[in-house]
Amino acid sequence: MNIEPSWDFYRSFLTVLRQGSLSAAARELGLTQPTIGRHIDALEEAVGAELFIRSSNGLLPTDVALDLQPYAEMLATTAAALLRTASSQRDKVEGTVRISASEVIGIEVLPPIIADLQDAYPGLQVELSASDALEDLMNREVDIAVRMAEPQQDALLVRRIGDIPLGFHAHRRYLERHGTPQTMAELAGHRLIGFDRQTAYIRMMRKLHPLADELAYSFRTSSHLAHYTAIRAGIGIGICQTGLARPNPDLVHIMADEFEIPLGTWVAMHESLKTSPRCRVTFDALVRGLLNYIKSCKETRA
Amino acid sequence: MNIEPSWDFYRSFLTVLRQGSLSAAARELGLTQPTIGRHIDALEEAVGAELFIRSSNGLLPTDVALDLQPYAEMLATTAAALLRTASSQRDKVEGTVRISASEVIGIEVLPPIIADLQDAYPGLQVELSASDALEDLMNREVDIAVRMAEPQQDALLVRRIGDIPLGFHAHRRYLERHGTPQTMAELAGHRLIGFDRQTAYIRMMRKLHPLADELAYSFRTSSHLAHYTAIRAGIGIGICQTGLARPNPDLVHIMADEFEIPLGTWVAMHESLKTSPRCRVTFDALVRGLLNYIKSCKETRA
DNA sequence: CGATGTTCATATATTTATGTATAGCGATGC
DNA sequence: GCATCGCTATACATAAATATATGAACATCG
Repeated sequence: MNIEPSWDFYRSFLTVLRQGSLSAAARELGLTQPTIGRHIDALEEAVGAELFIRSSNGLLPTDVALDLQPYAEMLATTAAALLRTASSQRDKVEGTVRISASEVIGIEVLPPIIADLQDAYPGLQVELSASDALEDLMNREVDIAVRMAEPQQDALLVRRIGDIPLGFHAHRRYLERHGTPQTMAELAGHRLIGFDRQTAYIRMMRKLHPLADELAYSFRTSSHLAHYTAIRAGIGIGICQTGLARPNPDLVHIMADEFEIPLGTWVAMHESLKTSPRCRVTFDALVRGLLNYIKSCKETRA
Repeated sequence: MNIEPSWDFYRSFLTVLRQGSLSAAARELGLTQPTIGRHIDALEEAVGAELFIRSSNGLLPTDVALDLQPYAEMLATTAAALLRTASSQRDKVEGTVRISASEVIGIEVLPPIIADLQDAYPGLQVELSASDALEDLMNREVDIAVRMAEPQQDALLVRRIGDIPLGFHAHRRYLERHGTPQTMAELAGHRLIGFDRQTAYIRMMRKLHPLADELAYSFRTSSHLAHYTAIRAGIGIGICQTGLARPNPDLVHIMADEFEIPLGTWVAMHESLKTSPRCRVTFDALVRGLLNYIKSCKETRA
């Protein structure tokens, strides 16, 4: 550890970790395989530890390398955040905004909101991370997050949107064959779609409706999105956001009056970004769009 | 923003920000002024914004550059953390550990503890950040922190040490001239040493002893350390850790029975570091050393 | 079992980045 | 008011990092 290694070595290191080979990393970075190889050699030399076991079909990371991966990942996200901030004009709505949202929200709800936003601001680029793994606002992995739980940290600008209503739904085709249950008890004989993991959301459901606990599920998935598409495919009865089902005439909201789960929704961003026009504008558009969405959930179908 | 700039540019950028000139940054990094200048040029080109206003006596950062500084700082701390982790042997107690503690603890209490630790492990390097600004354990600005408030975040390995007792102290010389107060009320006529900023610690003191609020202070400082040295210099009566005063025969603990503030103390480190022998060993040594210190605080003087 | 497509390692050529030397500018001090 | 000292900017020579080309090892597939 004589002299600090080039920070570019860390980038090469991370890329090799992710790609699994020097060649693939080289393609990714627009460099060549010997170059990446030399970077890894130099880094190993600098830290005095072996980082990869070379083989003729790739590089296998050592334990040391795996220990270092989180740091390298953070370097990458920070560098990306820096670049994002830098290359956006200060007083114009331009540049890239990274948004994080759950799969369902990100895929089914946000696109039209983002489309409107980009109509208004053609220079605005949006990166959407639609995943249920929550990304860190403090470290700026994302600029803005739509969350289903209230963000606790200070230094965040948080806006509560309200509750997205969830309810039992099924495809018209399914109901024509199996009948439409009118009470929770009648659900017992039906093909039910369930979740295969315990999430906060499921625990809440059990709390609200203890009966749900005893139901037998014939299809389970950990993905809320797959859950929704399973309903749409007529597999059985499941729970989804009423606002998703409403525009689709084939989807029927079951026991609309007896059963509803409210899904609290927040939009959050780092306070320091509120002076950034592109973030400010996107934040506001998300708030407005999601408020409209919740409003539309509660309208009775035309 | 065609191609991602070299990460080394960020390092040069940060160093210029910190040093205020290309030449100074070059000296810092072991490069030359034209090289750093080219890095800045290239970075400005890449992000499409002016980062510095050049003048013949240095570089003045633009607002854009100042916005980017926190990101660059984080890159630097992360790179340092990576290197620290990498260059320590996995199964040996070697390499560098970064510790954060308050000024008083870091300067007056920890050194003997660290001395013992390094006697036991000669290969262990310690970096001590003795500052009342709290550094982030999550982002590994430091590996281990001694805190006066309970760390809240998950993913931290936290050990409560107990309460460090604080009390009124004065130099024997002062008391010989001005007399020794026996009650809180008698403090009124004395030269008192106070704090010039509101801290959680002071608010707590007020809560415990409302009288303290009405006292007139003749010397104020925001630094706890300066507060302590002011007592030692005989400026007047002030509050400090009883354990600091006890070994010094010239310092007298006043109203030992009437007045005591307990200062809760915790040692914390990131959970992922508990597999690192050097961190583990240092953590344990700090816990042990601080427990001894608290014990010594409570012993009556020989 | 040989052909093909991977991979990494090595030697050589080329490009790129860096260092050196110097000039110009502005502030400070005698 | 001139000398000095710091800084940046530029031109040029050099050193360093890179790409290219190739060979050897291993897996996959017909």
